[in-house]
Amino acid sequence: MLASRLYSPTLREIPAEAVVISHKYMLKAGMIRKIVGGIYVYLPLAWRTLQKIEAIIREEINKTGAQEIQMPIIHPAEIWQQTGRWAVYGDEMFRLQDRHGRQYCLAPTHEEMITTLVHMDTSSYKQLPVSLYQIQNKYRDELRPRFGLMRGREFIMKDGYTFDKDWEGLDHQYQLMYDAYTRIFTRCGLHFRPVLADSGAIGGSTTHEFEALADSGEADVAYCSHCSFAANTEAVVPNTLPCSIHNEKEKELVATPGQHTIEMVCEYLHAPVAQSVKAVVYKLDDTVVLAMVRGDHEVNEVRLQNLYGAATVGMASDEDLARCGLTAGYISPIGLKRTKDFDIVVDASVMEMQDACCGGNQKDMHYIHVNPARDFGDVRVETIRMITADDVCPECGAPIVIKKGIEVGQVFKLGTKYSEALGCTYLDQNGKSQPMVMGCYGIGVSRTMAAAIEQSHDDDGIIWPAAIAPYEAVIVPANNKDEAVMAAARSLYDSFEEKSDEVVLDDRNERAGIKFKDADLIGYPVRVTIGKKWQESGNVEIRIRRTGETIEVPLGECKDKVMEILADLHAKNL
RNA sequence: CGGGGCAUAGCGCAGUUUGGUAGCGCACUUGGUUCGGGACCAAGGGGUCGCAGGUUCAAAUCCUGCUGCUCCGACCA
Repeated sequence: MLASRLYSPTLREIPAEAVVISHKYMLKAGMIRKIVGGIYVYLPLAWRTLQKIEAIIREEINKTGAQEIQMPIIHPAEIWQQTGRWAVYGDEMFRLQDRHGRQYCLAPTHEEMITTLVHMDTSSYKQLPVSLYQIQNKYRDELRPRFGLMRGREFIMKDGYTFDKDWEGLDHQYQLMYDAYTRIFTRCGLHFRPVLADSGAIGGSTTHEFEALADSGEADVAYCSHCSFAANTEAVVPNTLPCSIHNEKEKELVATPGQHTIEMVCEYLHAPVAQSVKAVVYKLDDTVVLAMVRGDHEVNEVRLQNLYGAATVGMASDEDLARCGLTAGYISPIGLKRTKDFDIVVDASVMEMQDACCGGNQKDMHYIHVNPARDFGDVRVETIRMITADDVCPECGAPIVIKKGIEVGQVFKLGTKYSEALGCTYLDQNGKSQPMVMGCYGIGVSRTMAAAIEQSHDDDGIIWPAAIAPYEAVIVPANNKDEAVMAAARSLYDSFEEKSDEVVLDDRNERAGIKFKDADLIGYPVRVTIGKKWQESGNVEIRIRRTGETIEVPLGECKDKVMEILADLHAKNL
């Protein structure tokens, strides 16, 4: 490719709207342009990278036995109504009508469509498993599109679905996909962790998210400093917080006038926050739920929602509190009774505590010397808190580290939720009708590109992993007016034959400085400069973008050296 | 949905307080000099000042109402 023909309008100044680095550099390097909020054009450089990511995905997913298809983006409302998600998806779904007034949506995901499809042509256990996937645009009318490609309203996704006759089959497919995803993100040069996640309101059981670790991520990832354990902080893990305190005193009601926040109470009682129990009152559909966690912990609302199978989660109103006899600021389970529309759920770590303080269930009073296991009475005990940096690894006991992650993929055991709703059944060996057991597997392709930039850049621009760089090398003649330099650059460019589609010749009639700046910004892994050094010594300069290392070689050896460097970068997934 | 901010040339911005011929830098075009880390000189092209009303002799500027964008938060396979 000749740089003079490359449609990548680079900018000197970054549009003010961009805040994260991937967005800034993709705009500046002429990779993307915004049309409206959350909707972008992919220009040639971005499109090449996306196609490289897709090629890696296809190669690895095909190895699992899955086959690629292409489903419609416009879906009829009926199939979404059958699963109830026409209503559940709400404003996040782009909806439209045809000229007859029939309702459609732009697909945010394809469970309904694929299940309808497989139902058409699959009826026997002999045909299972079925594993299909596609790569296409998805549409979600996000409340707040932001961060460029990281959260758009139109984005590229690879979505795959498996159908098995039983859970054992699903477990096998799931593992195949998990392994394939691990290979895909490794090959894309990402630093990532597969993390245990909460299955969310969608139903199903096991799920892992693939999180690219980056400060600009929106998810909190907790992972072990020693072993491979990693989880979304919303995931449910066994309680590992030990209690070193032993208390034999009976609980005692003490006056705490005006002390209605955890911090105030602990200060007043000279107790550490971790020795207090915090009450948070939620309204889950029609049930008021009193959630108790340690004073320094946070309630995991996703977990709470799943525990109660609730469609909505909100804080309880003042009326709700009054009706259930709760005094805001002084709440504890002591003396309260669970009813059909009022429940008490206590985090497992709270039940381990001894000599704690908690609300007195009357204004200006708190209990001290409380042993929840002894004093709380009839309560539901569950893990309902977020994982914290104080936790230790549930598998090896080493300290937990919490970092931000960008969710680039997710694998999910769906079960029979969609197959049952849409009648996607098969006949088993006994001629009995059974719902198929489904799994779904997604990769945010455009987000993966953005994540790669978030993880790999410097002040000058993008540092692409070689496997997904738009082009792998650029040849820069330092002076276009010098015919000998230009001829040498052209002959080097022509020598790349089998790699010719991966090399750019910067033949633009620009000064060397501009070419260097653009090369760093666009992030070609390797740059070759032919200029005065070559004229003086016959050597050209090879520079490796990632390390800044420069090597001088005779022009005749340059191509082989570049190929060697690229092969090395590819081999190391750099 | 709550709370801020913004809307003037492709990009970045000034001008709005105090109404009076629409500006600057970059980018773009032409000519010349320069040529290994975003050069310089000269001459150019490009804007119904987000939209719709209103006030006024006169509105980018004042008033009203919209719309869009954006940031923080809430939300989120």
